[in-house]
Amino acid sequence: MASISIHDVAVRAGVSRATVSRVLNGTEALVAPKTRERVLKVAQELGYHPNAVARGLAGKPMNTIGVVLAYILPSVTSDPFLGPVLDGILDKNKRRRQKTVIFTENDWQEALENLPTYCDGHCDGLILVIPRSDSPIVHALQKRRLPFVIVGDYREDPNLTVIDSDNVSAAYTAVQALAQQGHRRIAILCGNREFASRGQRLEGYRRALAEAGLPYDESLVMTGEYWEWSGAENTEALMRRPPSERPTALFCSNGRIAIGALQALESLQIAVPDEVSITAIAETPDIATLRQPLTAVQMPLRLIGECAVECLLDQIHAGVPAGEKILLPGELVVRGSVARPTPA
Amino acid sequence: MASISIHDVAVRAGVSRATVSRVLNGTEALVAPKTRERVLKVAQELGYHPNAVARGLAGKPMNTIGVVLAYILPSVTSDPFLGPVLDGILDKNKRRRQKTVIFTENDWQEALENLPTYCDGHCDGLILVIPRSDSPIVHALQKRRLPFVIVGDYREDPNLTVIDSDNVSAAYTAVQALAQQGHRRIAILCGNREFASRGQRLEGYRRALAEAGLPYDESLVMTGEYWEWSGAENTEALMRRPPSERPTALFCSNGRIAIGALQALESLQIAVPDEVSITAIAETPDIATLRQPLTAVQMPLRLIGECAVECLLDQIHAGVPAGEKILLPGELVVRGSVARPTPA
DNA sequence: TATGTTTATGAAACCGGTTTCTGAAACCGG
DNA sequence: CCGGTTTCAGAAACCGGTTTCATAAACATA
Repeated sequence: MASISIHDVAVRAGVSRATVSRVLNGTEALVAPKTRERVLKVAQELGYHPNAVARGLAGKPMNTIGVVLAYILPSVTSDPFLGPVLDGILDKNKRRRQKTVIFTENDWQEALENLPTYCDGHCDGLILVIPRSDSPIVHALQKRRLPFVIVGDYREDPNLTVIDSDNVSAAYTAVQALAQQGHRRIAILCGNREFASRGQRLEGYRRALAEAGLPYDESLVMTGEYWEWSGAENTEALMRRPPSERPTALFCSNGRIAIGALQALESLQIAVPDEVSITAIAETPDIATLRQPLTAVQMPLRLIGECAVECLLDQIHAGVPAGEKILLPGELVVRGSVARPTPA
Repeated sequence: MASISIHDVAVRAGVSRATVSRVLNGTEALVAPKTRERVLKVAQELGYHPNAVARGLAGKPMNTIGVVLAYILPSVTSDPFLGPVLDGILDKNKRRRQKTVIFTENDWQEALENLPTYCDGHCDGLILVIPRSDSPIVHALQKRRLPFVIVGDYREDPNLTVIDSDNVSAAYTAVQALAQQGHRRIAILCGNREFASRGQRLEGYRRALAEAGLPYDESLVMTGEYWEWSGAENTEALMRRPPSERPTALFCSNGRIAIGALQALESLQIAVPDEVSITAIAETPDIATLRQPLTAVQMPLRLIGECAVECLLDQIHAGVPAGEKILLPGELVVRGSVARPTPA
């Protein structure tokens, strides 16, 4: 069954294509009521539905939001960051009746090469999910007329719309929770240096220390990766130190590191929170189901996706200029992995 | 920067649009080599990239695969079925250099209403992810010329391409693992009646019993839902029975039910596998990280997504007719939740 | 009634490609 | 040197819409 075009409707209603188009686009003033009625009736009868691609070609919005994901992960959906963000995007698009087109690339270099494809008219705007800072894709996109927003860190350019989680305040809150209980030797387990989030979380850590009047001790800053093994490794290294050099509390800069840290402490038979207190930044809520309850700052990743869609639609339809910066704060969820330090 | 069209290239190269089109589509025979060179050079210089939407309108493939998801879940990505399937689709599309457009709907009724949108030329074919059997959407789609495949159960119609996990054989394998250890009273914890998978898993259960020469005892068939609470509830109900009516082994028809069952057994202080053996069908690999190791049949959900894309591309480009049925078998992973029953 | 102004609608151009049709030039053999 | 093929490339139609422009009809005003 070939689908019916605007031409079929026009013929059947005895009017021109232009008139049908006018009626269906609600340019009411220009069409006589009775013509209008007739066209609508015929369109209804024929089950006419305008072709979005043709419409797009003629300059109308496609009602489609593009998402660029560059990853080599075997799984997008179970990635603790991408998964929830994508969820937020899908859900918001569903509510706003937008289609979601996903451009999957192996890396941002490839994304840059495929940039013309994104501007092909497929979508009305783009969400770049954590583009690497060293990829020229952002600046290449700025030269085009396609609206876009960035999820992740890109704060330097005032003309970019950026949505990110507020890593500084999240780290601050998590460390503050430890300091307020009287901990004076608080270690931080950082992630990979190549992510901007590492620096931000470290900054929040320093701020909380400073505010609590605690010294910044480089020996308590452990760098590794955002994975369980790294958390475990660094925790062991810390705990094998002589008592005076050992921290009484750990701040884990993501959920995976925290899980690794807990495992290490368990195998070292160090009790949480009696002997060591722990807080963390948690991306996904699955932290809540751990055997050892973990006090953590829960990051609103879904919300990031939702905000990205909203901001983008504002740019597309309301003509809001790019440049907005949204940092979403996390929320401290107290679950009992923090106690006062044992007097030495 | 307005993007350059085929017209710009044509003018600059001193040829007609038709010629440019021919050169870029590799219809080589019809273009003189030197013209060809010149056009290619100009296209290169201008950074020309054909507009996919215009191309689509003119009848060329869009290189885009559509995915219809109807759900009311708060999260697609963390759904134990949708998540991995979507992963497989995204990954395969990445490899095949296809875009992925996702149509999100609240339910299949809504999907039916939006069906014309799917046929809008946005995509070359459609993957319906577990459409409900009672929605007319499948038959409505058959009347269109848009190729599509179904993920999930729809075996009745020989003209449909269907990709699903082989629930019957998976259940069979999981129950067989129990029967082979000598269990004679094996309970099944089923999911929701509205899913076809329930019936299939029940059938596999019956086959395994029959093959082992065990009677089918309705009192050992527990129906509930595919959620932890249901698994816990049914397990408790079973274990509170007098010893002679109690099963010595449980077959949990999905991962969530299994988790619930394990929790219930733990709180009842019933040891696994010493007092009760358990096997399950597991959608996601996270079963592997449970405190209590669980012998389970792991279902290849990612693969389902990948197969769906392959089948669809076969239909679109190779003209393979619809009708293929692919049932992907699971794989038994032995982790130690099965032991011989204790002699009564 | 003649003139000016709306109002309603169609014709045609356009968006950016593809493809069919057509004809000119080059090439072939006799 | 001529008629018949081939090769190459442009003109034009088409895909399915939107939008500008032009015009006929209806209406208002003098």
